[in-house]
Amino acid sequence: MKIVTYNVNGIKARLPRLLEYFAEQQPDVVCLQELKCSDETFPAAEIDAAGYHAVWHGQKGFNGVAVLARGVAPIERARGLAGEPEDEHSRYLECEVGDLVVASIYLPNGNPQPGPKFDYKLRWMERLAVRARELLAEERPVVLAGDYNVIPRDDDTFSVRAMANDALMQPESRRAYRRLLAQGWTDALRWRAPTGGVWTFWDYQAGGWQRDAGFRIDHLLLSPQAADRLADAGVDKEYRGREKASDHAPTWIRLR
DNA sequence: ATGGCTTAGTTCCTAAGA
Repeated sequence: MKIVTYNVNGIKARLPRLLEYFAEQQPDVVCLQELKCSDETFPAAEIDAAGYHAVWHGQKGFNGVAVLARGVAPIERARGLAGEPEDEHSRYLECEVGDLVVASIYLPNGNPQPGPKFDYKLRWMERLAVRARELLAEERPVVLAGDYNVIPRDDDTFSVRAMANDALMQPESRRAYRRLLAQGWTDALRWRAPTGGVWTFWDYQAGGWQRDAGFRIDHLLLSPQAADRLADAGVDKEYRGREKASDHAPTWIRLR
């Protein structure tokens, strides 16, 4: 089965591209980020007509995550992370899909850093780590898929120098990501390609796509029980080059 | 040192993204 994470950067603007992707790739499970729509305006009817059932956690203007499945309805387990009741950002949605637990994650960007947005990012990563540990304790196949807004290593960016002061690759961001992995999660793309540049994002600005100036920030983290079933992983890079593309490309795994 | 693009809402500018 193919499980995809895709930051669509506005589901309304991206809907034709998304439906095209469904028709061509027929993914089984899809985690979306940056819906940028309210719960009321999520295009459920169009997605349903394409054969997908969805659970979504929207927010007007920005953020927003969803879990979609082909021919089966995801069952919601949690929306939002514990630990900060005043946090109203729609960034976490956890569902049951068949025998899998799947979470769609939109981790805060954290720029500019230092500052309150960066502090929020680090707190959010701590809260995610708490939830991730609980999930591991269930000892079942779990996939934490999303836009983590973390460049984990120097070979995950086209230019260390260009990104040196960015929140995405500060030592604190990387340390929090490493701590998460150290709980026992497998970074599926790194498992498939242990070294070298694999990008999932290319900036709209300064000809990022044309120059192949990208970085790897969309990740699928697998519990040991899911990693046992990992068959392949990759990026559907071609979709970044199409008309009206998102600045992220669909990033995927195949599980046996 | 800054902006470059793109999306969406407060819409003919601003905020946010990364």
